[in-house]
Order: sequence, then structure tokens, then C-alpha cells
Amino acid sequence: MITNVNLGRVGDRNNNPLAQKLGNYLSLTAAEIATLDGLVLRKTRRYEARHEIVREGDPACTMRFMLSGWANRYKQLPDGRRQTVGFFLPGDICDLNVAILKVMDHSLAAISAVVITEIGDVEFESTISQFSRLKKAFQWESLVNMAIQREWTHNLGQRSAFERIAHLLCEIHLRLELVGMSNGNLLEFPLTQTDLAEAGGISTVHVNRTMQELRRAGLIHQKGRQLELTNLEGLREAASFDPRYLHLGRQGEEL
Amino acid sequence: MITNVNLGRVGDRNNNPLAQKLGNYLSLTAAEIATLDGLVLRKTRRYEARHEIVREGDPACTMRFMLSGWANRYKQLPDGRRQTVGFFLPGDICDLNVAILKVMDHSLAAISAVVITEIGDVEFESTISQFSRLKKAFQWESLVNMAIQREWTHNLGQRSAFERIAHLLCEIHLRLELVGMSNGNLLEFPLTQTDLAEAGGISTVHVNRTMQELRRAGLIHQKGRQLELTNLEGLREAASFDPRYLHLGRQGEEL
DNA sequence: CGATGGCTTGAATCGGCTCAAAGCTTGTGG
DNA sequence: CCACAAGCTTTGAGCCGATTCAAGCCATCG
Repeated sequence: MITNVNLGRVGDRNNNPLAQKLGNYLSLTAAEIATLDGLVLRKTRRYEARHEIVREGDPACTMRFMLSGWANRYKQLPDGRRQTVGFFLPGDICDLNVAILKVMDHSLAAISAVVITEIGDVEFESTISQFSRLKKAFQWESLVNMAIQREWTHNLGQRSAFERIAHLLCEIHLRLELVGMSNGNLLEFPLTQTDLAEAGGISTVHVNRTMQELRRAGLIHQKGRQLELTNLEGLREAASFDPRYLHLGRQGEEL
Repeated sequence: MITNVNLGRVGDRNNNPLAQKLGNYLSLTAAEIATLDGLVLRKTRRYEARHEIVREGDPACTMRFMLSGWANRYKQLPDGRRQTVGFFLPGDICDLNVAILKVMDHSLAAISAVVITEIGDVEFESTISQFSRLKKAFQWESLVNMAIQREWTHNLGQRSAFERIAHLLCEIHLRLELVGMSNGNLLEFPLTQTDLAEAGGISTVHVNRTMQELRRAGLIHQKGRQLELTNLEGLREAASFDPRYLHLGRQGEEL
């Protein structure tokens, strides 16, 4: 069920997560933030949990910004085997310039309820041609997304099930932190074990046993939809998680 | 061993592979091709087979274009487990805008002897700001690279060893075809079984058995460094290879 | 209160890994 | 032109991580 809603007030209680995200690369001026608000806090679309957003084969017509909720990007083999190739968290940009390609090579689906802004490329182009630092920030974000995709490749190719799940949790935790959505080591966690299985390339049953192992090792603790990373250092160690691939740290101040 | 060579004449016997590559997305004018030649056929670097090009942690200072040879991009865990996250074939662009990031999150190494052009972003920016169709072609190429990375993620997460290797071979074959480097189903193939193992996330021993299986199934045939895909349709079938993720077909003519 | 979706468990099985040795090729230097 | 080394490929045997299948449990929600 797709509904169009005008979310005019998203911006006031919770800062625009896109501005928050890009602020991790360059520190943005008030004018730049206002520009991002203008891009993002307009007509939005809401998708209920577990609903499709776009399907592989659909025309690729707009860029999408995640305002709230979790979504995933997945690909499927003809026989149905499905791999999640990425998660979208608030502040994420689904694909810069996708509109150039005519057809989606993967699907997007909401995990929890999701609010998204769609942006046409004309408008986007005109914004970044006026604000060169925003342009740089968007390119940066895009490069980080590629780096994440490479890390996922690495994750699936070389890590054991235990390490993989640990790595996924570390990445999600850090990415949520970047948009102010973790409360220390505690986070809202809508993923089912089946979601983790599809992202980790492991069977659901084995995810279950792996999560038990992580709990027994004192690395995580779950109560309902909340996940606590009870020993973040230990978890990162277990995963060989090295956050450098996320390229944070405002190294771009000089511009 | 790194040597600087001026390859002034690369362009005349073999067309500039970059122009050939981008020509698969948009059909380029003579002026556009000349511009690409100007970008690419200048001072180049040659790396011998099996030598490092950049290492994880190095400063990320330039874009790179592959003029000839094969290279790979890989990441390594602290204990040495190594995953190839992508191959670079002639005509490939190592990373648009990498220079924005300060540090490489992965390494590049030559597989066969390789010739590369390095391009500074200032020069690159000025070129694409003058030639909007080239800009579009470069963005397209960049989106295709992301799509390839997603497909690799899918490959590692869901396909069996047999399917994975088959898929890799299909992809390589098609990508070589795009730059005129396959001779029908026959191709020059410098990868060792160890290379395939690192790309497929499988052990070398198992790659060996898998290649035997592919041979027994009549799908491939090897003589020395040559690989023949003796039953391309069968191979694609076995791999569930769907070339749509490479987004070919000059759908961009309208620009 | 029943239904639905997610989590947990056990047992049997299998795909792919490890280790270790041997067989091939290719290139190099004498 | 041969001999040897180095690197790549092949083989076998035993093992282990992860899968499959099938059933039961638990929580939530209409």
C-alpha cells in the first residue's frame, strides 16, 4: 500500500537525517542545510513494513532519500534464492543518478515502515551545481556506498557465519550512530533472523544458532525489538571490524 | 617495478579501450572520442604482472584508467584471508572521484602486465563540464560498476561454487567482448586457479575440482592461457547469468 | 481464543575445506 | 639444449561448518 503524505514537519523534532549524514563528511553551513531541507522535506512517500518499493525490472526513474525507517535492497535468482545486498537506514541515499539507467537491476523493500523522498535529477543537478560543497558531500556519500558494497563482498567471501553477523551488527550500529539513532550501545532493531540470513548468505536456522553464540559470548543482548551491543569492542574484535571503509572524520574541511 | 613510459601510439592499432567501453552506453562523436584519447593516451604507467598498484591505507590521490592488462581489487582480513572484490579489464575506470576520499580502503594489484593512465580530478572535471554526454557516459559507467559489485555480493551470498565460477566466467567474457577482446567464445585468460579462488570465496583446491566439472560438462575448454567457452548458453544457464545488470544497449541515444 | 509469524531445537546430510603429496609447465641460466 | 626451480594444477582422505527438514515453542494481535 503506497500512500502520499506531506510530512512538512519531519524537520523540526528530528533533524533532517540527510543533513546529519552528510555533516559527517563536511561540516555544513546553515545555508547548505536549508538547501538540503528544501530538497528533502517536501512531498514524501510512506511504505508500510514489508512492502515493496521498487522491483527488479521496473523503470529506474528517480533518486530516493531515506527519511525514516529501514529498507533493504535485494537480488533474486530465478529459483527464488534471495540475497540482500544492502540495508538502507535513515539518511541514506538509494542511488545517485540511477535515473541514467533505464531499468532496476534489483529490488527495494521496506523492512519497517519507511518514509522516502523521491527527487528528480533535474532538480538535483541544479542544486549541486549551485552548491559545490554539497556536490562534494554527495559524491563522498556515493563513494562510501561503494565501499560498503565492497565490504559486503568481502564479508560474504571470507568471514565465517559468526564473524559475518558480528560484522553486520557493527556496521549497522555505526551507521545508525551517524544519524543519531543509537542510544550508546542500544538500538532499535527491526531485523528478523530471516532478514539477517538473507543479508549474511546463511540459513535462518544457522543465524539463530549464531545469535545464541553471540549472546553466550556476552557480545549482544536482546529484549524485544531492542538490541544491545554489550561489548562493542569485543564484537568489533570478533568481526575484524575496521570502520575505515566508511570514510568518516570530516577530512574534507579544507574545501 | 614501476616504470614510466610514454605510450603515444597505443591509440592507433587498438582503439582507446575507454572510448570503446563508453561507446557501449552512448554512441560517441569523433570529437568526444578525440577528447577521451586526449585524457587517456598521455603519460602512462606500466606495472609488471603480480605487482602492487596501490595498497589499502595509501592516500587515494588519482583516478585510474585501465589501458591494457588485467588487475584486481582486493581486501584482506588481519589474519590474511583475502577476497578479490573486483577485476579490472581494459577500458575499466578504477574509481570516479576516489580522490575525494583520503585513504584507500582496498588494494589494487596487477594480474598480468598492466598499463594505466592516472588522471587528476581537476582535469577530469574540466573535461566533463565541457562534454555533457561524456559526463553522462562516465556516470553510467560508475553506476554499472556499482551494479557489478552488487552482483558479486549476490554471487558470493547465494550461488554454489559451481554456479559462482560459471558466473564469473560469463561476466568476464561479456566484459571483454565490450572492448573487443574476445574472439567469439575464445579468450586470453591470465587468471590462475588461485585468482579464481580469491574472487569466488572458495578454496583453490575446490576451484580445481569445479573447473574439472565445468570441463566435464562440456561448458569450457582450456589450452594454456586460452579459455574457450564451448557452450556459452549452457554456461549462462548454469550460472543463472542475466546480463541486464551490466546495463548495456545504448539506451541513452536520446541525449 | 485461534492464527500467524518469528524463534528454537535436534538429527541427518552435504558442500566445501584442510592437509599433504605428487604431477605438470614454464621460464631461466648454465 | 638441458636441468632445475618455481609456480600452478591435480588427487586423495578426513573433517567440519553450515544446510535441510521437520517439529515444537512462544509472543502478539485481531
